[in-house]
This record gives sequence, C-alpha cells and structure tokens, in this order.
Amino acid sequence: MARRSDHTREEIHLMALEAAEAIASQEGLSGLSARKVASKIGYTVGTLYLVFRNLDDLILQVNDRTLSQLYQEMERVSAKPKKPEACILALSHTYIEFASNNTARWSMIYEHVLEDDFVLPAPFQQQVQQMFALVENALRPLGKNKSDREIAQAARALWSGIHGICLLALTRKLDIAGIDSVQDLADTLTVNFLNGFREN
Amino acid sequence: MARRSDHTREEIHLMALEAAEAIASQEGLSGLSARKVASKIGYTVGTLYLVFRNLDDLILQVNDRTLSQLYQEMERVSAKPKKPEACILALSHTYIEFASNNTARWSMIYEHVLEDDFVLPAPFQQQVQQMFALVENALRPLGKNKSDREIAQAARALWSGIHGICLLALTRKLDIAGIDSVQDLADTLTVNFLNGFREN
DNA sequence: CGCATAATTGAACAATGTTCAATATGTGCT
DNA sequence: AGCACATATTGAACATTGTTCAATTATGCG
Repeated sequence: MARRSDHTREEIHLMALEAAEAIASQEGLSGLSARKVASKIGYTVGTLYLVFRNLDDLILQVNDRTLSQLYQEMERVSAKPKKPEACILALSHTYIEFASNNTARWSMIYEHVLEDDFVLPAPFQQQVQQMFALVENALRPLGKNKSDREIAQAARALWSGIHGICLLALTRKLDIAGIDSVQDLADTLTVNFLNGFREN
Repeated sequence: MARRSDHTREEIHLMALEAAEAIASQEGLSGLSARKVASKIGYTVGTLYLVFRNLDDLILQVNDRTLSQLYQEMERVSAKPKKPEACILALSHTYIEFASNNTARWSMIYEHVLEDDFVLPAPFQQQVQQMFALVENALRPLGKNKSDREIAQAARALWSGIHGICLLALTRKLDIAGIDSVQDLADTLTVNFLNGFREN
C-alpha cells in the first residue's frame, strides 16, 4: 500500500491526470477506467475519489489540459507575423496537425458527452474563447468595415467548419483518408470562405 | 416468456430497432442497453444476440435508419426547384432542423466510435455519399468551369463545415445557444463560402 | 400422444463507476 | 520510548454493463 504522505493531494492529482492522458492516448476514452488510472499511479480506486469528484471530473480536467496544449501551439504559430490569409491557413494546419498527432486525446474532448443539465466549467469556456480570439484577430484585417459581432460570428463559423472537417475525417465517418486530404479539405473551406469574406 | 413463433426473426429485428430508437431518443446513447431494448420488446437479452451480432451492430443499424430519414428530408427539399444558393441554404436548414429535432439520435451517429480496424458497412458509406451528392448537384451550377473533383471537394468541405457548426452548437461545446444562432452561423459559413466559390 | 427440433431463457462472467466501513500509518504528547 | 489519536488509504460491496451458452420450454410432426 502506498504509504501515507508519500504524495500530497496535489501530487496525486497531477499523477492521475498524467496517467489518464497516457491511457487515453493509447486506448481512447473507452479504455479509460478509474481502476486503470489508480493502479498506474500505485494507488487504489478509492484514493482517486478523494481527489476527483468522479470520472467525469477527471476527464474534464484532462480535456482542459489538452485544449490548453492545443491553444499554446496555435498561439505560437499566430505570433509569427504573416499576412492574414496565411495566418488563418497556418492556424488551421496547426489545429489539424495537433488533432492528427493526438487523435485519441483530441477526440476525447468531443466524445465526452455532458449531462443534460451540466454547464461547462468557466476555465473550459475561456479556453474556447481564447482560441476563437486568435482566429478573430487574423480575420479582422480582412474585414475592416465589419463590426466586432460580425468578426466574431465569422471566426466561429469558419473554425467550427474546420473542426467539422477534422472530426469527420479523423473519426473516419467521411470517405477520405490521410492527413493531407484533411488539410486539402480545410484549405478549400478556408480559401473560399476568405474569398467571400474579404472586402473589395 | 414470449412464445415461440410469436414473431419471426425479421419482426424481432425491426421491433428491436424501433425500441432502441425510442430509448436513444429519450435517454441518449449512454442510456441504451441490451437489457433495456430486450425488455421493451418483451424478450430477454439472449434473444437480441440471435438477431444482432452485438450492441455495436444494433447501434450501427439504428444510425443507418436515422441517416436514411435525414437524407429523405434533404432530398424532398432539394427536389423543389430553387436557385443554387437558395438550395444550399435550404439543405443546410433542413440538416440543422433535423439535428435539432432529433438531437439524441443524430448525435448517436457521431458519438458511436468505431474500433480501430473497423470499416464502415457499405450501406452506411453510400448514405453519406448520397447526401454529398445533393450538395454537389446544388453546387455545380455555381462552378461551371470547375472539375467534378473540385465540386466534390467543395461539397465535402462546406458540408463538413455545416456539420461541425451543428455539432459544436448542439453538444453545447460552443458558447452559443438556440437553433436560430446555429442557423445564423451556418448561413455565415455558407454565404461567404459561396461568394468565394462562385465564378465571375 | 410423444418425441424431436428449435426458439427462448436467464444464470454466469468479467468489467464498469461509486461508496464507505475498516485498516494501516504517521504524528504528537506524555 | 510508548501510547493514542487522527487521517490517508484501502478494498470489499453494490448495481449495472456486454456477452455467452447450457438448460428449459413450446411447437409441429409423425
């Protein structure tokens, strides 16, 4: 038995999240179980429930970390100065590449379905908004006469669209294969959308 | 006990699919269990396994029926003569309305994750291609100089995009609410995309 | 009427999330 | 040093899941 005070609550918390990430990466959401996570960090199920409210809680926190990683990669790309169109294409490529390299964890964000009454935790919502903000910033120079509301709307539309392509392709519900064709599809959506969106 | 020959295999098969649809509509995929379906049609678990290979098989068949319904509604809309842009907007509205009115069953198509090695049954693939065909047909008049490949690519890109909007909105991963805003978002995507896609 | 055939059952198994009394362990006090 | 208290950790228990298959029961035929 793990001896008392071998690890603080915080340490156990972190260890569990990392273990869960490893399991989810290899076996997907359906392969993730409380007992597996517990045994991987050298504790038993009970301990997990001292640190997380339940499995949903743990999954939500793993997803939050994944989203955070994705955001950081996008921010890094977005920081390099580029023409607006190139910036959006680069963001889209980064998104797709992340989803492609971390398919299991990325899918988990969307596979995990919330209870009917459940409201997303604030940090999670903020992550999403931060991501949209990157797209909005890149979009703004292309629509100088457009209102903030229109820019926000466009960013959401375009990004949800890219997300949809990514999702259908990587979950193999679409009859396409390979990361290149995903990129191509996303480029098609982006280029045509920007052509229509751009003013002049 | 249900008496022998009360129902043929085919009847049991159909009853099970309908029962599963009802359960899924009310409780979602996670509320669907073999025992629930069985008891709802007055049989026991064992019987279900004479008619379906396993639960995944049953779910896949339910999804196939859902997709078929969706396709029929879209085809009905697509049959009425309209200008290309109006046609695509109408198709998108139909899609969103169906997803909105049958959220649980529609989500189930995408929530149900396939094994790594699993290949989608041919009928399922055909359904998807049929749906894309409707979009392609509406798109063709707008891109008279474009190749079939380009049209197909555009249809997939746009439609996956609309799907993405629908999915993020209805699963509440986006910070928007209500069917109207979903329609608005989808319209934004469509209108800008078509503006960019259209030739002249 | 009885027997063979086949339809239907439901007990059994392994695995799941979750709880909580019981136990092991470290800390502090005398 | 030893003892007692507090608490970290456990793991057995429960309900539920998918899936299998020997046992049972109803039916139609001879």
